Amino acid sequence: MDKYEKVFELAKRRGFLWNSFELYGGSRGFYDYGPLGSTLKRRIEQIWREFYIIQEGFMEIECPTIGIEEVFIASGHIGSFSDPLCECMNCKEAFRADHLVENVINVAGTLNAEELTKIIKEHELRCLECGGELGEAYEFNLMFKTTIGPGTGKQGYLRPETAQGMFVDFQRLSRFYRGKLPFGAVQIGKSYRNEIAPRQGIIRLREFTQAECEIFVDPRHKKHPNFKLFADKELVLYSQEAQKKGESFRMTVREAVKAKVIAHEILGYNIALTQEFLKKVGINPSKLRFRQHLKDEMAHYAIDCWDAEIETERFGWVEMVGIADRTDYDLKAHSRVSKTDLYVYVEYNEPKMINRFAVKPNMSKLGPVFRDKARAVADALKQLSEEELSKVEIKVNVGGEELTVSSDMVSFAEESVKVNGEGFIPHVIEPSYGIDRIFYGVMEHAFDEENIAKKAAEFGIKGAEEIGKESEYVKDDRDAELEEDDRLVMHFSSAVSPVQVAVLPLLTRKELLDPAKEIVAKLKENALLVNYDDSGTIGRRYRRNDEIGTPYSVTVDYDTLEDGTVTIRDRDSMRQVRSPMKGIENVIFGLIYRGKSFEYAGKPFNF
RNA sequence: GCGUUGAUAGUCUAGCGGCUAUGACUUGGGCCUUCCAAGCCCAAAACCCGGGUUCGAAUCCCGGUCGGCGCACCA
Repeated sequence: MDKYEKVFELAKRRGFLWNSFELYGGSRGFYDYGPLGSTLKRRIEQIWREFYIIQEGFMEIECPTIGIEEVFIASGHIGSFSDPLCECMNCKEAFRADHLVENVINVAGTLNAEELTKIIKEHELRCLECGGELGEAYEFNLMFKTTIGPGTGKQGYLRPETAQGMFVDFQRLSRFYRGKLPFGAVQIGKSYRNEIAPRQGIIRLREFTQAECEIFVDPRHKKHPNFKLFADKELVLYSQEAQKKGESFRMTVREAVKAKVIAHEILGYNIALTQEFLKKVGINPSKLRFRQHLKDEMAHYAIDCWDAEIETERFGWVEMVGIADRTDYDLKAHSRVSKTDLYVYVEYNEPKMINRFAVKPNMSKLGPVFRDKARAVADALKQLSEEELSKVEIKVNVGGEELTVSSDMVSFAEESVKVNGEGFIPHVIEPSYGIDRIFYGVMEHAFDEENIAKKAAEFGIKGAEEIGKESEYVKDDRDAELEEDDRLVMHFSSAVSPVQVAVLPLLTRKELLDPAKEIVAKLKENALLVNYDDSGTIGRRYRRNDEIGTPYSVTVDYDTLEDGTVTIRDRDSMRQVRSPMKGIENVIFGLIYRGKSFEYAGKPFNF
């Protein structure tokens, strides 16, 4: 069993992840988050909100997961989110049809399926594998189609990313933020892609959760006011240059921006922010790097793009987050399709006087003469030069027809006007997180198998020699079997662990159950996620809680009845302290949220 | 989508044409005055789906579904 299998086995068994529709045999590319998985995922998302909404100040919006056709025409998903495929009629191998005709014609990428089929037939192209005859080319679009409303309805698509919602709402957002750059919005939600062959469990899903942030910035200076907050943070960078050598390097954000490794401060700031987030939710920093997109991999409109990648045992380096400078591409695209200007007006420090040539058609004279063409004539006049307008009979071309306008129908002059500012199409910086992948990364990086005796000795736990005594067994690396003295443990950060504290009466006796239940109630009042467990022996219950990553366990025993203290056990070290039952909820709260040290939570009990 | 390989309780697993399906762990109930899968008693729980061959199929054959791997795909 490799680590992926072990993590998945535990995830399934303990209620983190289940295959969807299992009762009916399942369906690829879909997973259910079980009770603990759902909680863990929500806590990861909640930390994301703390970073982007509370700290960065980019408010959350919620748009429909179904989009209408226009949105995806503008975004380019209808045109380019599909690939023309072409299958061999003999061996059934599928090829990219545009790649097949590339050698024959050099604009292959712009052709549609019909045209591609024609070219394949004309040039008698054959299957690259077996030389068989090729079938017709067809478009395979990765978007799920649906129909809005009854009957033929309106064509709709499940969104392939949440980003478009923020672009489509740009004007509203701009007004909400009173037109002042930079501003941004975020969305956490489901997106859908009809993948041809989803693989790798939760890494590539057909329905997945994204957390995306669109930051609209001034295109002229990409400085970040809080840059110094992260400037000295060190990043592991795998730049385009580094990828040629196959070796990443360490550099501070400041140096990277200065050396132009990272395009500018805003991008640098956001890369560092991503690193802080991933560390916070429990990604191992030594298995994290930022890889720059290669020139041919980057979207043509992007200035610079970095992926946060984490190292996993089975899949190697996997992309978790993409952080891109998308320039004004998206807003321009929506502007074009919607025929609406999407810009932000930026006021100058001082108004500028600008000389310009102004043409003023006299509509009250043009109207009666040109009737319904008057508007077009006026527009045409505005395009003319001073010289042309100076003639007695002015010629304009309207819809291919040459018309004559007499000079009294239009006036023109050089004039000086005061300009207070101008409109800019903001550039967009987009950090885009794949929450499901991060979820898996957190699971894998938290997962560990430990030998209890060794662990106990390491932390100086009393009686440690007893624990390991019975098995003379020496574990070697080749032996992957879990032995009696081993435990599975999820080292979740207490910021994300789906259960924060377990309450365990040592024995199932009423006199111990009552105080235990009292403690449960007090912990719940403090909004802590509590797991009460009185089933089986104490050791078994510790194991169960280790497996779901519960950071602390409170145990009630007969001393509790004598002196009013309980034990608190720390998951990672297995150390225990005794602490008064009164106020225990504050002690636990302090351990989890205030970074209080475990050693000071009470009197050492077993170390 | 092609090829390849697999599928037995919650998990791991035995099975190779005679099954009333093996074992372990787990799980649930109870006992237990003391802390790291301890012990005792009791209980629950499985042959992926559909066809075929056969007196008889978990087992053989075909198709499907799901998982792994390779190729292709992955804005």
